[in-house]
Amino acid sequence: MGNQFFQKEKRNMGKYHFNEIEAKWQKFWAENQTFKAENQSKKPKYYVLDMFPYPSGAGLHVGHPLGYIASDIYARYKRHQGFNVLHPQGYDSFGLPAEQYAIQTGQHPAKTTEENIARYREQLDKIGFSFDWSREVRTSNPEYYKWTQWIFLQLFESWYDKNADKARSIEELRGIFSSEGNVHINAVADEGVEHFTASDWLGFSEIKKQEILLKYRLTYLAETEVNWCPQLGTVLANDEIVNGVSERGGYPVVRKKMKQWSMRITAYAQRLLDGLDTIDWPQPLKDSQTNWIGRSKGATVEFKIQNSEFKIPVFTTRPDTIFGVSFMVLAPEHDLVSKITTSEQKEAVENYIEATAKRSERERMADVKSITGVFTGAYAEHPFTKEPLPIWIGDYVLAGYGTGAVMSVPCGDQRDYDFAKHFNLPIPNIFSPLVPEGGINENENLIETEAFSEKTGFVLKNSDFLNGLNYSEATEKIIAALEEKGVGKGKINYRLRDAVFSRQRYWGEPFPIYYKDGMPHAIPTECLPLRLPEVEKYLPTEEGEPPLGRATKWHWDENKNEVVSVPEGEKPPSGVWGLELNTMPGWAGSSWYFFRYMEDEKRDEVFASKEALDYWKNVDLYIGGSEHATGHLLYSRFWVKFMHDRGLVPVDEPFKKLINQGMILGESAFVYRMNSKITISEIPDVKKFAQMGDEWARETRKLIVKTIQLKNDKILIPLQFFKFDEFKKWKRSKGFSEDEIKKLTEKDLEKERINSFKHLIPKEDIHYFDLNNFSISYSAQAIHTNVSFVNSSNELDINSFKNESSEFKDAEVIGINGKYIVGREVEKMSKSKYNVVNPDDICEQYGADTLRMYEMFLGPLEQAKPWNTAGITGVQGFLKKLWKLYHSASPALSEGGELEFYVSEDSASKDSLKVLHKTIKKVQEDIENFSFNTSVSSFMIAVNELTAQNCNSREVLKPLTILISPYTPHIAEELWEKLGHNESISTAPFPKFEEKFLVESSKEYPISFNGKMRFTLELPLGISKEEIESAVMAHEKTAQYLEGRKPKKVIIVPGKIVNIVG
RNA sequence: GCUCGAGUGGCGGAAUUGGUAGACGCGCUGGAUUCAAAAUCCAGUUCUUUCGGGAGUGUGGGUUCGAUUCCCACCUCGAGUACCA
Repeated sequence: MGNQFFQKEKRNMGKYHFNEIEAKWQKFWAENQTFKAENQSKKPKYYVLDMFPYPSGAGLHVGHPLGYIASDIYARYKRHQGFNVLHPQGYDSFGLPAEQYAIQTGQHPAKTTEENIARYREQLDKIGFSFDWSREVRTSNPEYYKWTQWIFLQLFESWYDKNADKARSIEELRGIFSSEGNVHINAVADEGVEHFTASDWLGFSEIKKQEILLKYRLTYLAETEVNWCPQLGTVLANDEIVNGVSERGGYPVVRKKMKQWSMRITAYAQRLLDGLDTIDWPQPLKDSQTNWIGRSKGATVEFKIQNSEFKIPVFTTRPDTIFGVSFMVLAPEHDLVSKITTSEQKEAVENYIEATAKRSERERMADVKSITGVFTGAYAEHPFTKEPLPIWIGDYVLAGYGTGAVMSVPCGDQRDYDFAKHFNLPIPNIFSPLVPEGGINENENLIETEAFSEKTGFVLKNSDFLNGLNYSEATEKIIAALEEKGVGKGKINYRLRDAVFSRQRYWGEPFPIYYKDGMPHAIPTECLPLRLPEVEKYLPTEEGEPPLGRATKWHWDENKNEVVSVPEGEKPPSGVWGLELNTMPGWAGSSWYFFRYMEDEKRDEVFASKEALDYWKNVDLYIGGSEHATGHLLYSRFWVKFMHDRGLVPVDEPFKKLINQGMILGESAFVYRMNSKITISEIPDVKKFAQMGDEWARETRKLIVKTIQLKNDKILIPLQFFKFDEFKKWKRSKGFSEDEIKKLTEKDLEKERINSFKHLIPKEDIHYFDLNNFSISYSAQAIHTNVSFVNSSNELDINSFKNESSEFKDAEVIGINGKYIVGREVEKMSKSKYNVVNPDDICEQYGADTLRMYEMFLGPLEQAKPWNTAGITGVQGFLKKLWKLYHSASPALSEGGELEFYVSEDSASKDSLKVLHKTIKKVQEDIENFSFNTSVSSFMIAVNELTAQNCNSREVLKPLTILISPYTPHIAEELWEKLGHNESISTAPFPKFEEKFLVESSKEYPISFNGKMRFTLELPLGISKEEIESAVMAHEKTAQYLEGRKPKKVIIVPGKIVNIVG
C-alpha cells in the first residue's frame, strides 16, 4: 500500500499544479511591482481602464471579472508590443448600499466599505490581473474627494460664454459686468435674468451680486422640480430612475420642488453631441447618448393672449404647419395658467390641476392613452391670421420640455389630433397629398382618421403665403417671416436637462460650501478637503434635513478658516456660518477618476500634474457595461470638456475607445414543491359543463368530495413529473418508441406521479387515488435552489440540499431511481436566485488561468451569455495538454516514467513552424479586434496539432509561451522560467508573424456543381485556369455528377473554388 | 409605439472582401486502460435516407455561377427609450 502511494506521488512531480504555480507568480508580481507604470518613459504610452467598480457586500461573481480579464489581456498584449501600459484599478466607494446598511446596523459606512474593498481585492488578486495597485484610488478617501470638491469649486467659479463656446472664470464675468453690465453678454444662464448696466452692477449690494452670479455659475443653486424618493429619503437624477421607480431598491418616485445644486450640463449639449463623432464607441451607446440629449430643430413662436399683457412662447419642430393651429395647450404646472384663467373656468381648472398633481409620474407614464384636459376660458391670437385660439391645459404637455406649452396642430400631430377629437375642437387641414405622377391631389383628405405627421409627400394648402410649398421650403420661409415680424425665431431645443447634483444622504462628498446671508460661498481651496463629519445616526433629522444636519460640528468660521461647532439653539457668532447639508451624488467622484490614476507622486499637490496629464492624455481603451450610457459616461464627458475649457486637462474627451462587455448570466436551478393538500372531486360531466357557461366554476366546487392532507407537508416532485415535455423525454430515455410516446397523455403522467407519493397518503384515503373514479387536483410550484447542490448532469445532491437549507430539512424528495433532476433556466446572476458562481471557487478548483481563458472562450465579449461551469473542463484539459507539450516522460508514462520539463534545441519541422505562424497571425488579429473567444480556439488547435506532430522544439515553444501569456499569465511565467529566463515574461517582445512559413504549394480545391460542394481535389497552386479546368473535367467524379450533361459554364477562382454549372 | 442589436446542431459558439456551413469546446454514444473509479487516450456525433443520395443557417421572396454573409418584406427574442411638441 505504502509503495503504491509513493509511486503515485512520484508520478505527479511533473504535473501541472496550477494552485502552486499561480500563488507563486502572484507573489512574484506583487513583490517585484512588475506592472508598475512609469510616468517617464521612452516607450509609447497606452492606457487601459476598467469601469470603476462599486465594492458591494456580495463580492464578485464570475460575471464581474469578464471585462477585467479582457482589458488585462489587452494590457498584457500591449506590454509585449513594447508599450508603457497604465492599467490601474480602484473603487467608487461612496454610495447608497453602504449607507442603507449603516442605517440598518448602525455601522459606519466607512467600516463596511473598507471590509468590502478588502474582500474585492482578495478576489481580484486571485485572478492574476496586471493592475498597477500603487495608483489605487477610492472616492471616499479624503485625499481623493479633496479634489472632487476642488473641481466642484472650479465649476462654481465658472460660467459658459456662448460666443467663445467655452467655460470661463467668474472673475472675468465680474469684469464684464463692471464694464458693460450684462446687456451684451451671451451666456448660458437661468431663465429671466434681469438686465443691468455697469453702473447698476457697481451699485448692487454684495448679496445682490452673488444672487446674480449664481444664475450664471456652471454649478448653481436653484429651486427645481426634482425626483424625490421618499423611501430612500433623497432626490434622484433622471438616469437613476427606471420605469418610474428608483434604480436601486425599486421605490416610487414623486415630483417635488426643492432647492438643489444643479450642473449646467445643458450648456454642453451640442458639444457632447458633436464629440461623439470623434470617439470610437459602440454605435448603440452613441445612439442612446444622442437620444438622451435629444436635439430637435425648429422655432420658437410667441402667441399673444387676447385682452392680456401676457404672451405664450412655444417651441415647435414644425413651424411650417403654423396655419394648421386651432388651439393652444399649456402644461398644468405652467406659470401662466393661474394668470389667464377666466373666472367661469377657474374652478374646473383648479380641480384639474389638483387631480393631475396627485398622479405620480409612474401613473402618468402608465396611463398615456387617456386624454384629459380643461379649457382656461382664455384665447390666444394667431400671429398671422389673428384668429382667436382657445387656450387649454392638458397633461400631455410636459412642463419640463421646451416652454411647457404647445401650439396644437391637430392635422399634423397625433396627440393634438386625439386631443381635438376628444374635446371636439376643430381640425383644419393644411395638407395636399402629392400623387406619384408628380401632381397634387386636392381632393383626397389625408387626415380623416389620424394626423398626417410625415415630412414628405405633401404640399401645404390653406396656409396663406406658404401655400404650395413643401416642408423644407415652408420651414425656411416661415422662420424668416417670424423673425421679420419679431414673433419668433429658429431654435434648437434639447431634451437634456441640467443635472441635479444634491443628494440628501450621508455617504458622499460634502459640498465645500457655507451659507452667508442665505447666499452660497465657497470655502477657500487651500482648506480642502472638507471632511465628512461624524453623525450619530445616518437618517434625516426630525425637521427633515439631510443626515449632515445631525452633525454637531458643522459650521464654517470665516476668520479662522476652519470647521467649528455651534451649540444647538445658539446663534452662531459673527463670521461663523452653517455649512451645506447635502452631499454630492455618486457620479461626482467617478467623473474624473481616470485623471487621478495618471498621477503617482504629486497627489498631495494637484489632482494630477501637468506632466502626467500631458503624457497619458486620455484613456485609450475603456471596458465596461452599457448600463452607464446616460449616467457616468455622459457626466464624465461633460466634466472633461469643462476641465478642458478651463485649461485643467489637455484633452476634451475622456475615453477614446470604449467596449461594452456583455453580461454573464446564471443558470438557475429549480426544485418543484407540491402542495400537500390534495383535492378529490367527482369526475365532471364534460358535456354538461360545456353548456353551462359562466356557472361552471361554482358547479365544480360542488363536486369536491374531500381534501386530503398528505403525511409530509414538504414534498418535492421531480422535473419529469412537473412538466409533460420532460415526462415524455424521460419515457423516451427509458426506451419507449415514438409511437408509444405519442400516445402518452397527462393522465399517464398523473398516474406515475400519484404512484411516486403513494407512501405519503393516509391509509384510509388511499381508495380516492383512482383516476378512473375521481378527479385529483393539486398545485406545484418551482422554487429556486442553490446551484451548488446540483452537479453537471442536473442531479440534486439530496443530502446537502436537506442539510444546508433549513426549510427543507424534513422534506420528502421524490426522486427517480434515487436521483432528483432539477429544472434549469437562464437568468441574471444574483444572490436571490441562488445561481451565483464565485470566481474564488473556480480558481481553487480549476485555476485562475483556466477561469480567465474559459471566460473568454464563452463567446464574444459584447454578448450576453450563460455561465455553465461544466464546460470549463475543456479549457482545463487544454492547459494540461499545453503543459505536456513542454514535458516528456522517459521511459513512457505508461511504463512508470515521470514527466519532466523537456524542450529540444533542434530546429522545428516545417509543419510546426506553419502551425506557430498561423497561430501568431490569428491571435494577433483577434486581440486587435477584441475577438478573444476565437483566439482561444486557435490556441487549442495549435496545441492539438503540435502534440500530434510531437513538436518539442524551443524554436516553436518559446514564442508560443509569449503568445499565450496575456490569456494565461501564470502558466506562461512558469514555462518561461523553465525555458531558462530570470525575468518576467510580461515584457518579452511579441512573436513576429512571418508570411513565408504559410506559403503553400498546392490547394485542396472544393469542386461544386451548381453551387453545391461535391468533392475536393488537390491541385498545385501555380497552374492556370485552363489547366485547373482540364484537371477537374478529367476527374472521374466530375463525369459522375454531370450524368452525361454538358456543363454550361465552369467558374474557376484560382486558389479558392471551382464551380461547374450545368 | 420608436431606436438599436440578435436569430446557425442537444448546448456555448466558428465561418477574411459572397467561395468546402457547423471550426473549437461542452454534452452524448461506443471502445481502450483500470479490481473499480477518477484521470487519460481513440472513434463517432446537423437532420433525413431505400445508404445512391436528399434537405439544411428564424420565415417568404430577390440579386448571383455561388448567399449564414448583399437587397426587400415578415416573424420571434433581447436591450434602450417612452406623451419631447
